Amino acid sequence: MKRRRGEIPLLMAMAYRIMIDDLHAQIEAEGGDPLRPAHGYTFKFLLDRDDATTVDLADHLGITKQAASKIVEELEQWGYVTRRPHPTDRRARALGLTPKGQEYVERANELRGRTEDRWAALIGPDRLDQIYEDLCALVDSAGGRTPPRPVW
Amino acid sequence: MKRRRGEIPLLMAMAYRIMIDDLHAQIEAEGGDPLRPAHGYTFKFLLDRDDATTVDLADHLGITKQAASKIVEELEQWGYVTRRPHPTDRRARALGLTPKGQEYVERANELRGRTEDRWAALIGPDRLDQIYEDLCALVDSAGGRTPPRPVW
DNA sequence: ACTTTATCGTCAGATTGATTGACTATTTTA
DNA sequence: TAAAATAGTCAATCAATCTGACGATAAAGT
Repeated sequence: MKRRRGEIPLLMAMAYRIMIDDLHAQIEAEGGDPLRPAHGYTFKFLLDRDDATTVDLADHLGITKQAASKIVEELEQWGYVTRRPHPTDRRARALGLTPKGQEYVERANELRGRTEDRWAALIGPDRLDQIYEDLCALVDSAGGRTPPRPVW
Repeated sequence: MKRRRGEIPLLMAMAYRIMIDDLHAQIEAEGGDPLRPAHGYTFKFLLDRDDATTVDLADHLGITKQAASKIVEELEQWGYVTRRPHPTDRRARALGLTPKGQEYVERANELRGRTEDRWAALIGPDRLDQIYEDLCALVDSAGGRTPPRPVW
């Protein structure tokens, strides 16, 4: 099975799709709110930063503050995030994850683990270790910073 | 550098983004029409099939015929595809790639090749061969069919 | 201090890519 | 040959974004 030059990016796209479809299938299977891609990245962001504002989130996600505001509004209504007065800036609102939001993050980690396990079962854990290294090399070469919101 | 369970899907998403950003950068750098993701998959589809209709394309892309129709309209205006009377069905229009469309496909192949080369330079061609195999294994496990339009 | 400028968040409107629904002209099926 | 299905279009709608404008507060300049 010889590879032709230029096939990797396409395979990557396919593999990516397979994995996120797998994740989506799992999420849908257990019901819950119709959380969308950006929401996951929002959670991840709020885990790291404390007293982050909507504008911080917008910058991080690479979207406008209006779009970020809408996302936050939804997530607040569904009980995943809170908006409380900002401790030092009376214009701003400090965002935070509710327990429900934190549970979701853990749950998502578990689901990602399962998706990964399926691939590991296919090619073996050693190969997956290698791929991990190689993917890290690629990501590092891009300055470590990858824009969030891979659009899924 | 030990990997934690569940990191692979995220890394995959990042790697995917890095590659398509790289491709986008190349495409933008040389100007041309603002071709969007679905367009590439349209070309790929039209290369394989002859006398394909708009509905065929819609089925392939997994979108409505109206959406497909709009895409085709654009591509026709920009001179990438043609719509001619269908040889056997007078309701339908047979789609085809113009020379310009074929050139684009070749150009895109070259750009994908360059993106791939960059990764190869980073981890070595042998590792890339392995990754190729492993990605193929993943794709095959999904029935070989991966939905087009990875949403980029 | 006080004025100017920048920033946080919201409101309103426009844009884009897609959707559903309805309709005509054909083709296929029964 | 009548009934059902299909190719393509038009129109309206939706969802997720964007741009632009605004009041309130904060930070910077003089």
